[in-house]
Amino acid sequence: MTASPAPGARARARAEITGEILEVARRHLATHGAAGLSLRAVAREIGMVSSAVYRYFPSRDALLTQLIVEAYDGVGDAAEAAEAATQGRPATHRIVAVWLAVRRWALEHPHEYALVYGTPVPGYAAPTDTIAPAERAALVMLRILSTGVADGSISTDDRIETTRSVRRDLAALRELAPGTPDAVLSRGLAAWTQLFGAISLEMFGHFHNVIDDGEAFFDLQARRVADYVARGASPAR
Amino acid sequence: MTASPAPGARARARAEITGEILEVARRHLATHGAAGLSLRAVAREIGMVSSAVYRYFPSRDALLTQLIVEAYDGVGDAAEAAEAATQGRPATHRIVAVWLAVRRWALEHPHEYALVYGTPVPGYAAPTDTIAPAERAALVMLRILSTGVADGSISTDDRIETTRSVRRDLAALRELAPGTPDAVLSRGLAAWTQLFGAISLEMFGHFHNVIDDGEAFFDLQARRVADYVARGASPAR
DNA sequence: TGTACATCAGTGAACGCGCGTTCACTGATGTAC
DNA sequence: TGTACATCAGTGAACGCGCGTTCACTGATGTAC
Repeated sequence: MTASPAPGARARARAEITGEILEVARRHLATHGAAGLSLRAVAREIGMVSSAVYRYFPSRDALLTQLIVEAYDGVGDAAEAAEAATQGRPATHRIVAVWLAVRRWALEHPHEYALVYGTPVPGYAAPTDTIAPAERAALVMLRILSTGVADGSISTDDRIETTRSVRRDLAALRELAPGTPDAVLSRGLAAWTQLFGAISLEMFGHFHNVIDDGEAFFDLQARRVADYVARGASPAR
Repeated sequence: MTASPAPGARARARAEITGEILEVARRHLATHGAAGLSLRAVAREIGMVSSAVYRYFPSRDALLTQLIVEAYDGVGDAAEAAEAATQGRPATHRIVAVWLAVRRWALEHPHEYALVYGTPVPGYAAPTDTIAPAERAALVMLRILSTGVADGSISTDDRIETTRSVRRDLAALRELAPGTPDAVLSRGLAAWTQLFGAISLEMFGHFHNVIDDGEAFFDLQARRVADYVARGASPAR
């Protein structure tokens, strides 16, 4: 007595196979990089004929887009988890937590990291679907700045001198981080750029024979940058 | 009266064609990215049959290696020129100069930047020939730290707490930057990682709709990071 | 409950493309005597 | 100065490979009456 398939059995089968394709694609990405991701190879591994994949994804780029969205969601999840776990703590602590979380995610998903923060895939134009996921991690940083200013764990003594254009850019960012002065946004962005610089240099091999203990070095840098964000540079002598 | 070719005419012809291959390869790199660099396409454009290129480069990877070395030399040249032009000036000034020089080089050579500081080319293993060129720009930074400490334009008040392993890594770096204490090396590395983070985020499109005036923003960040390297973070309240 | 039709997943062949590398060869240029 | 030989650049065909995408098709699964 084989149970007659519930309404939507086809839909469920479809979701399952879509998932399988993505899983294999993710693994191929991790093995051969983005440029080496091939619909045919994925189909072969699943035991489908290559044209069958087109029932699930309209093109190779669409599959790639899905992987990119997943990668951004991965960093976003990691950063948001660190944010949630440190609710109420001082900003320095939270910044360190986010740094470590993002780095850990990157180490665990090197090719997904490279996919989104490395060299753009040649010939691939990111559709708008990737925008929202791409912003998640950065929003975490902005929220931490905002609450840090509010609870006094970030100093607002500092002032910056810059052009009107940059002040306008920072003002737009302030929409997402209410109450955060330009100088704090500037320091936050410094920390943000340093984070991705540190991860990229490490992951792309530029610390070979320079930094042996990447873990401890990153830890040090995280604490130092968090201090800097919270307190600013020493005043000129 | 066609002049009989001087001894070495063959060698000169060889050098010339080698140069032509590299030139076309460089342009292809700039158009199609590293993954899209093809011996056949280069040969086609020069008007040679593809197998002829093998008289000049033993493999595609060898050609790629040459381009990588050239890219590193490009950044190295830019950094060293900034270093030379600011001899005797305070460290803050010099750090800003190096930052701007490296960024300018990156903007002018986006694909060469991506080639060496972006996602590693899949399947390519860097031979030892690339090590020395790769180090040139970093050595500039270390020398600036060292002379900055010597001439007093970098504060050495700061101390850092870290593991023995990191102290060992920093001690090894100090061989190249005599007299530079751990805290200064740590700040210098922070600036270094931030530099590549800032360039990569900008060049790989992560500042779209966030930073409109990349030039002015980078300028601001360069000045701020230089201050930080010279003076350290404010002491805890 | 049973039948007729529509939907849809998956097949297999094909199109047209590009790639790196090898190999036996031709013919011009250099070198040694 | 002239000749014989070695060196070397470049040719053209071939090997074996992989790719994305299209298309007419089969056959199973769902839906409407």
